Amino acid sequence: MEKITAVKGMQDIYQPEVRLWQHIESLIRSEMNTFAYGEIRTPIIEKTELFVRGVGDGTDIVKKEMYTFNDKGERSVTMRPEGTASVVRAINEHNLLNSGEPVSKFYYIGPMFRYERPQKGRLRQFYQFGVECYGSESPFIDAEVIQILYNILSKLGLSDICVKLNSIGCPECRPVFRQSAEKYFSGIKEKLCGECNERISSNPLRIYDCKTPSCKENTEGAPVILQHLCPDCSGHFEKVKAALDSIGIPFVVDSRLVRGLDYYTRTAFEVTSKHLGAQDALGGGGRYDNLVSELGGPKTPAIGFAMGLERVVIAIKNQKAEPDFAGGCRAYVIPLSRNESGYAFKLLNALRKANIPSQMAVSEKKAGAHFKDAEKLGADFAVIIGEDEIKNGALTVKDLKNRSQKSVSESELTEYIKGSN
RNA sequence: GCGAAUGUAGCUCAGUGGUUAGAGUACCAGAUUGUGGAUCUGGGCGUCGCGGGUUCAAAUCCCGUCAUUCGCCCCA
Repeated sequence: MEKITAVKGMQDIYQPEVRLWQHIESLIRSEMNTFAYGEIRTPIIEKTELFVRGVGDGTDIVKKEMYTFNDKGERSVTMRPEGTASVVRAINEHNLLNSGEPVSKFYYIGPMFRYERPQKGRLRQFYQFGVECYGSESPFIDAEVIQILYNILSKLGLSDICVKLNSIGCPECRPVFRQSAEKYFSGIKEKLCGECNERISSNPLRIYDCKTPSCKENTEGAPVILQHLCPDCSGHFEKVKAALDSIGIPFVVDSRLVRGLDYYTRTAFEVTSKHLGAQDALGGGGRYDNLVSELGGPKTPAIGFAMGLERVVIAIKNQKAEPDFAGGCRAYVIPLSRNESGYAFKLLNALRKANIPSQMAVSEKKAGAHFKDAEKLGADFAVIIGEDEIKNGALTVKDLKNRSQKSVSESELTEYIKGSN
């Protein structure tokens, strides 16, 4: 029989790596608890229209990367390529912004889907942790959101990270800047790569982000958006920087940073790692003050980011920042023959009742082989039950780390194991 | 969507036209009949990714295909 394999670009996550994932997720949840954000869980499939309107029909995501299909009712649905659009849909649908909270704060962790060519750190099903904050344009909120991303990555042991910060203006000042950028790039178009030539009219801001060396060089004299912000945006940006400084979050201003999704306004940021390959962004986000209203809700300022979990995993591994995880099994119960297995099973039950992670040997082999198994499981103790133990009414408990052995009565067993290191 | 590399034992890989395809490691058994990190001995390794072609002969050469990887693009 031919083996059935996973769909291209989709991965299984299992032991031992899944422990690292659990560690990351629990750290995220505890951090979000500290910042008083609530989780939101939205469906993985949404109406296609949500992403076309929310993410923007000019983006690559919508143009060529979505998993879109018709369901049995001939409705066009799409597996979510990102999280923000769904959250905005949910808060509009359930009027969550009317809950009375001064600022509505959410986070999510879950799989996203984009039909792309897979490579390291880029899969077709990938996991994102995202933060969404609605109802305030305070620069302190911008700083708070960036701080969350920075804190989590730092606490995960990622030291070589870089926070890049920019402001891309608002509907007042960006079109003006866009015009002057367009004008400038038109003037030097023969020096730009083919793609950038197409971008001149379609999306001139992306030219700043082009990685072609010649484009980087030749656009050095291009107008800088930070110098063309309107007074409101400029003041806002200054306050964001000051707020970050005040809590000691390091960042660099990168005036070339442009985000790929259409909905961003003002603050844009990205965190990169030196420990990744070409896909070096661990997370990125920004402000989207017009998205809620564009999706039919009340005019509501908002900001958020998304972090790619597999990239975080890769970075942690490459940086050898993996914490030591305790073994999954604390006690291994070994009945030395079939005669003791029934008793051992009951003893196993008692250990588990006492919340001691434990397993028992279920195959018949020599005692030596059982101890090997115990070692492989990473168990701290072996509980041996043989003829002698039954006869004496006491169990033999061996500390597998220091190889010492002790006779312990059944009633003392759980306390003995709990009381040991 | 474009370019390139790789695909052989569970894992890491060697083998580039010639018997029955190898090593390390891991695994299993024994030396050790109730005691695990060492050592020794023995054991099974496989649709050589898949399909086709060239050849007396293909893991090896050619074509196709699938998968992975690295870039481009894009992004998390």
